[in-house]
Amino acid sequence: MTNVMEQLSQEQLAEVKRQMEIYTHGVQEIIPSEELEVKVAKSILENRPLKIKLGLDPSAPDVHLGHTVVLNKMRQFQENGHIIQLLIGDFTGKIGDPTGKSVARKPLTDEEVKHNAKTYFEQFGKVMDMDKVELHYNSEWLSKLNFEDVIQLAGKITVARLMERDDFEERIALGKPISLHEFFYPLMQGYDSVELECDIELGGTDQHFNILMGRHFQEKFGKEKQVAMLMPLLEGLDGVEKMSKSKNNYIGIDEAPQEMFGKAMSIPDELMNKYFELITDFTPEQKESIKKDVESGKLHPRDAKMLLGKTIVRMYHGKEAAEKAEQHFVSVFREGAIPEEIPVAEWKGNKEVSVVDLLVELQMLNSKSEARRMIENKGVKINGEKIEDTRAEVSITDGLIVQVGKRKFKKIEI
RNA sequence: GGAGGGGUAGCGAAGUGGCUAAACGCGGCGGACUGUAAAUCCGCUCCCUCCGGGUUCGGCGGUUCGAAUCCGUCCCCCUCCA
Repeated sequence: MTNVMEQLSQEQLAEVKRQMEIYTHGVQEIIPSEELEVKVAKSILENRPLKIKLGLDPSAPDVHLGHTVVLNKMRQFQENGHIIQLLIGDFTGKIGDPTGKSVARKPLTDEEVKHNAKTYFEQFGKVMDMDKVELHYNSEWLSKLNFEDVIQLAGKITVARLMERDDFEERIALGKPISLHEFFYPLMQGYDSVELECDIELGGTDQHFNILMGRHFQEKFGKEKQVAMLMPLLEGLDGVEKMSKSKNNYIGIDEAPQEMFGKAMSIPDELMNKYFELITDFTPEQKESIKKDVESGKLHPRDAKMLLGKTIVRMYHGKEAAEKAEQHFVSVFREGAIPEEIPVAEWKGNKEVSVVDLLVELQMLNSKSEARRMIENKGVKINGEKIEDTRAEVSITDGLIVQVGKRKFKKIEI
């Protein structure tokens, strides 16, 4: 690559610079950092869009704000005319979990894979233009490899190299098991890049090793090497672990406005800046000024967080829903009011029931013991009145409002 | 092929004959307070119940007045050596 940059006109150079500024913003790591610019420059010079790969797990789609960190970056490329390659790892999904934790992952049926892919599509549509996206399934090529092919593929990488992966290294040190098939996971992901001939692969920093495998194998197969772009991982609501569905610390991209807002309010204060930084659509300047105002005491942390919640809801549900969600939050949680919209439950049982039975019957709690406990903990209200006695009875009337804790409400309809 | 370690509540982890429905930590839930579903503090966290019961410690069987704890057997997981 004898200096590509030299072949560019002034305007083209400016364009490279403009794109680079966008792409590099908010990225944790670009490997190797200087190659990205070359790729961008080439694409401009040759008027050829770059191919940007994003690998997806075909199991339960759980698109949440953590994913949007990467998705937003993808969109930026898309907006500049580059091609997004979404890769559904349907074949990989059948092989097993790379974390070594779950033993045998149930193979997904073709229908499940299709359905999940569709869900991804719908949800990603909130962030990017799905009409311009290329969709691939890695079973297209991986299922065609025979054993000989696989062995040859394995011959292109050393064990020492594989052992470099943090996860493997750690498990060896702890005397924990590593199944042989887990070694093939990075091989497969790397081979995907060979097939896709992608220029860039995006992912979270946890994908560091796997994405670099793509570079490795592309080179071995005589292809141009991809650039790895690693995005920071977003901690979940607990503020500690990476946001994920299994940890139940996530805000889903298609959750209800009220739910989104409330969850946003529950993140630790310390995490606010990171959320603003990674998942809102504010400009860098706006982000900076919010941060400063909170630090200087000009902006109350609570209000900053409210703004965050509102922004998140606005991005996925629109302005109106954002306003409503905020109002709901203020009235219900700050002022302790009963919300305007309450799920309605039809009641066809006895008119005179014990509160305990009522709670279980309405499926607000799972067992009678739990219901009793809840009453003892003073967490149950009926029509706003606290229930004190575990043996209390109520007469059911139309419109009766049952409340468990601060957040669970049900309105009875006869 | 050989030697050894282990399977306890959502998770992690104590407990090696009765005082153990089972310490402790995490998570979850409730309450108080507040600046919010932040932080902090307190309480709850197998099921049924008015007292009081009923089922739990990988599965099954046994010993015992009494077992998570002892015995037999089966299943599963892991480590090391070869």
